[in-house]
Amino acid sequence: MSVAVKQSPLFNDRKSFKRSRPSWVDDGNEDRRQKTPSKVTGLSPNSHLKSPKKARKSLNGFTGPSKIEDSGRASVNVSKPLQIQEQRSKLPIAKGKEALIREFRENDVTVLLGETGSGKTTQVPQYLLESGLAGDGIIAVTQPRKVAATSLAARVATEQNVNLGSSVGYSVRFDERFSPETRIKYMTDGMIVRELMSDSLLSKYSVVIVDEAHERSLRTDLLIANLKTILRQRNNIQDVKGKGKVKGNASNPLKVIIMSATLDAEKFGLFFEGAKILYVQGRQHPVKIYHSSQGQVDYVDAAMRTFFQIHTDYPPGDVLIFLPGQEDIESLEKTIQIYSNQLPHDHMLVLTCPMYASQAAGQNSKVFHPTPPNTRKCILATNIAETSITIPGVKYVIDTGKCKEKRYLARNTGGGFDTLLIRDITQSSAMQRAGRAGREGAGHCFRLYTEDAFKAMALSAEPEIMRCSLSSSLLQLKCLGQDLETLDLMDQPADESMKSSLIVLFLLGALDREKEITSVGRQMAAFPLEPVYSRAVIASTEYGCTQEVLDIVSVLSASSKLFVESSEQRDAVSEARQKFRHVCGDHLTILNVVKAYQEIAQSESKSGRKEWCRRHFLNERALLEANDIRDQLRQTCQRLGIDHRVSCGEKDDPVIQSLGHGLALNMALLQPDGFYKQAIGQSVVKIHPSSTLCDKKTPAIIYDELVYTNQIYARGVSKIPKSFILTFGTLKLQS
DNA sequence: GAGCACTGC
Repeated sequence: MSVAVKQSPLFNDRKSFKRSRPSWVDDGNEDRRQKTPSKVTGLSPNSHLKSPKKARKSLNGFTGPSKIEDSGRASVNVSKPLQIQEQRSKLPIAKGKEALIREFRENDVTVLLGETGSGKTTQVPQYLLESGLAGDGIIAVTQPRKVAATSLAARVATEQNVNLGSSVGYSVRFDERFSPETRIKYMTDGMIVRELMSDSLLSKYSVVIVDEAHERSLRTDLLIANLKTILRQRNNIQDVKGKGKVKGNASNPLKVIIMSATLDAEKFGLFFEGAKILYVQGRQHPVKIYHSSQGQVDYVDAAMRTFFQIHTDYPPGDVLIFLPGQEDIESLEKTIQIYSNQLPHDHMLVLTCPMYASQAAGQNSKVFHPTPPNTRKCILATNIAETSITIPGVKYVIDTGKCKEKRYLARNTGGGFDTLLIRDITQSSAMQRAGRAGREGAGHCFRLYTEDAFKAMALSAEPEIMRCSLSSSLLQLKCLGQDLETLDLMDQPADESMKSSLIVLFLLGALDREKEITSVGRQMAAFPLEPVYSRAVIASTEYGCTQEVLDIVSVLSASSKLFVESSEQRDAVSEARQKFRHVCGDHLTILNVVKAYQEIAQSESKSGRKEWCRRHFLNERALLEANDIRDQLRQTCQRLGIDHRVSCGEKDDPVIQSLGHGLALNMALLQPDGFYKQAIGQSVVKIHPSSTLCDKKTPAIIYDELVYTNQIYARGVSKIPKSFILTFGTLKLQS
């Protein structure tokens, strides 16, 4: 979207600005919760939640999950254990400690609703440990994100006055600190789902606490489904006619605590039939919420006008604007800069800070520096500022009510690709955004949508399991002898989506005609990779290029992008890229980068490597992460008896052939009009402009993924011989 | 000519 810069600057005429700015309705929705813990009732009496209304009332305003802050107060001086214990006892949850322990003792499953700052994530595991409720087992606390798991563990170790890794530890990918004496273990949900594959009853855990359950990540959902089954088995629960559930004696019972911060906690309660629902109040400063009196057609323009309204009419304090993506952020940053330069000279200055994930690391850190005197910081952020990063000093939030969402369109519905489109946020997301204004003191949140629009929003986001490709999870489940169709999930994915993943796994050779897992499938599941890439690794053993394929797939599965983008130095970037460019396309270009980096790493110091990356516009974080992934993949190879050192030297064909086995469904042929048509499937696609093969008119290609934004783009593209498509054409006939 | 956010023994 482009924002037309208005010819007549708004600020030459204050009146016209006033007229043009959105008008606000004060909904009287100021959050009146106390911020002092003294008045907080830690736990509501007789705390069975009778209706969702009650929760809604208490939760009115903003709350939300917040990982690191929940643990909280990391900035507080933690050097003296006595002070720590005092802080612990002052947390809102502390008042309800005894009641909580009683409830945990009496119930197998508890759903604990807690607001930001209640301290539930750090305190509940300690209560369980200190009260002896965990027996001899380990208390697992799962988190959707790695940073949350590690920083929470560090905080709790400090509170327990023990070394991290002793009685309190953590386990996330590539990083773990725990020992045989570890009793409280913070871990990512992906990690515990992986553990299911070797211990399907999770028998070493006596309590599993699922934190941030409302986020409904794919792995959280799979974990919750498995926990329900495990509970029946370990707690010896049986259905007896007329009596309902009857508990027998159990030698190693399990307790499950679901922690959530949303409005729809009842769903968890219903899923775990008869689970007790408890509510803990949080600690958050009041945030006054304003809704616009009418809908805003152009949210970027409305955000701009609202920012200047705050800037001219409200006391100092930084402004955080939530926008859906980089494009809007860049355009709004430009207009704000243009207009702020036209402000009267005695007016406060404006410092704009764009923030989004793909931005170079140094650029993002600008927002954490203290705001200079006589300046108002204006942070323009994507959803990254909603959960992942907390920015200090924010007093005003402008919420456009929009975000981008990735959604998988099943292959058999004419899709087989992801869409990345702008859509309305949810109520819980809106509250989370508003809450960002009240972290350090009272704040204001300006919503660029009406109160009716807010009420019309979905309560919370659709679970990820409904929106993403399921092939990876289905393969994992098949290893456990389970199936998506029979697993008791909170929300069942669409039939098309499950069928689509079955087809993909069948065509990759991971499942047979009876939908049973094959030996290749088992090998694939052992790799922490997307099925398409684990298939390529296995194929590489036939073509003698395992080393090269591992180099490539580790970069492809790293979370950060390899190539740094910089719109200002476009020419320098493309010149630096040229050095690594390979005629076959993006996969071998990546291999060139990896090889070059390895060579540099031999001779250069740490700072030398860093400088080399900077000079070539490469993201070293991606390369370092890829190194970790490659080490892990090599270990997996060793376990499976695959020699990871086998190399094809300078030859290109074996690498492309191996990748082709994994990307067999991702092939396309050039059409006369310059577009590509899928070899298997109906979609007409275009090569993404970031690809080295863009505009190269390559007759036949394989690609890593398709993403629909303005049109369907193929990303991560390599040239293949046309004959290759014929080989896989026969595959198509078989199906 | 274009890039929401996470994550994996």
